[in-house]
Amino acid sequence: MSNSKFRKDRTPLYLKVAEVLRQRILRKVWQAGEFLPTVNELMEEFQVARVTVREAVKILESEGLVDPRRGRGTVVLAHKSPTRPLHVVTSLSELVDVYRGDVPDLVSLEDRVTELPEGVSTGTSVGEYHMLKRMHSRDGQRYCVITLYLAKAIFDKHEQEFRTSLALPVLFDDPDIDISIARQRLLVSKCDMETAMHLDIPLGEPVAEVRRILCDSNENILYVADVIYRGDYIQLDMNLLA
Amino acid sequence: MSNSKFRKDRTPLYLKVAEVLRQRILRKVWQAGEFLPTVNELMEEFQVARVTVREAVKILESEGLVDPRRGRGTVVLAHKSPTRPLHVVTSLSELVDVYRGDVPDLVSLEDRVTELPEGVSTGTSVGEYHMLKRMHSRDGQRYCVITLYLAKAIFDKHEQEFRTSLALPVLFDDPDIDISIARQRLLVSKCDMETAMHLDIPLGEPVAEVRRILCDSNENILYVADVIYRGDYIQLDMNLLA
DNA sequence: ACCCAAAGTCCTATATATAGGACTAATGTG
DNA sequence: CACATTAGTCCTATATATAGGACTTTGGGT
Repeated sequence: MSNSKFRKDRTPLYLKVAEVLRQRILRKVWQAGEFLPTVNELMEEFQVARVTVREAVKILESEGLVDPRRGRGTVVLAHKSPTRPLHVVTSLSELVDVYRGDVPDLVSLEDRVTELPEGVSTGTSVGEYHMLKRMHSRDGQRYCVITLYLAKAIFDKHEQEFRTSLALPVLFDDPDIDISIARQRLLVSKCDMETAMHLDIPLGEPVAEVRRILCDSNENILYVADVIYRGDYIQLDMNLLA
Repeated sequence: MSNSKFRKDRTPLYLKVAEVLRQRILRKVWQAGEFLPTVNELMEEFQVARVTVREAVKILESEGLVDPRRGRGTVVLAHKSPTRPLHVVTSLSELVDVYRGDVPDLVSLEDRVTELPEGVSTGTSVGEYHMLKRMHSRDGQRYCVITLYLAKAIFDKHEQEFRTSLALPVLFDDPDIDISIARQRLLVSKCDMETAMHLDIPLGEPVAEVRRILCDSNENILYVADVIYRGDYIQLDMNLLA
């Protein structure tokens, strides 16, 4: 393996060695109880100094992934397999069902009247929207930051519910609300500074940016949601023959 | 803005300042021709030293995003808006159409007979598969690494075509091939070392890992594709009412 | 007990990251 | 031209990253 690229950017080498080893551990290249290659072998593989390898191993140790044992080697510890508990679904009724079964903790970040954000490419603005920005978590794990824009008339009608629970089931259960257009877009990107702080993840970490737009039969925009999910918390399963 | 989190991990500060500023520029917080905050203002905002800010600006300059002018300030340059030219679609016929219209450059990385990889959770293995691993690029831009597993009998039937063009149209056009199950999963993750080198992107960069599985009516697995796309090259649009 | 393997420690050394501060050079504007 | 603003340069200083090498300590196995 040529390591010329490995050395090219300015991220410290020990952070990169740690990342490579972490991915291998999480992908089960080594089972719990097995030993990492020795420090000398890793020095050879990555073409780095002993201190660089040891610094990387120290990071993995602090994450509970390995236990270095003098005279023996560095043993891989059992760790929780990464699960991606949240399924991003691809139909509105499924989405509402998922949301019904989801009772995350909500922390309000912002709550005010505003206009739609730029770049909403489907439908027609009704002018004023109520914006709710919140962070969701489950079992103490923060997993997304969501910014909702609800047409003001709709928000006013169910104000209390929108404030205390997830928006989509509320919307879906209102018989006066007719949804004719429902689109969703997913982008893969790097976490921005503000969201990183809310989610307690590093700047630049992989996230999924999801935008959802719901319109009525006159193409009036009723609801826009901009959600930033931790990339490692979600998966997206699709039936290509549906 | 509290910067306690900003300082917390061991990535060099100037790399992080550069990332924050880069995102702002790409998200059009400043238009081309506008000025970044002064060095003093950035020092204040991020609570870092002058040299740290200047190092960050130097990186952005090397990327052609800014032009620092002594006595004036640092002007934001026009830059190509990020486009995400590749749409990951959610139906098989669309997928085949996209692939028909796509004539990327293919670089063969691996080409051999093997078994299916672990973790294929749909369908039944037919035993032997021909594995083709390739890198795709367009206009000199590498955008994905794909690992195909084709049932050996099918591969042998269209060996030449599979070697020189995209697999799905070939598969779809064979009247003897009956596809009854077609599933796709998308995960957001960090780029691994090997793929990073193929795609010429940094280790840990956001990527989309896509697995596609096609089975016949007996649930025999005909085709598995593991694709790793650069996160910034793709988007996924869904009609939630389809 | 002895031997071997492997992590841990220590040493010297250079390069890079970060800081605070002062001074210089370049660019507009009035 | 004078003045104000802003990036660029230089200085001193500390902290961190990286390197190569040698020696010590620890844990198993025989």
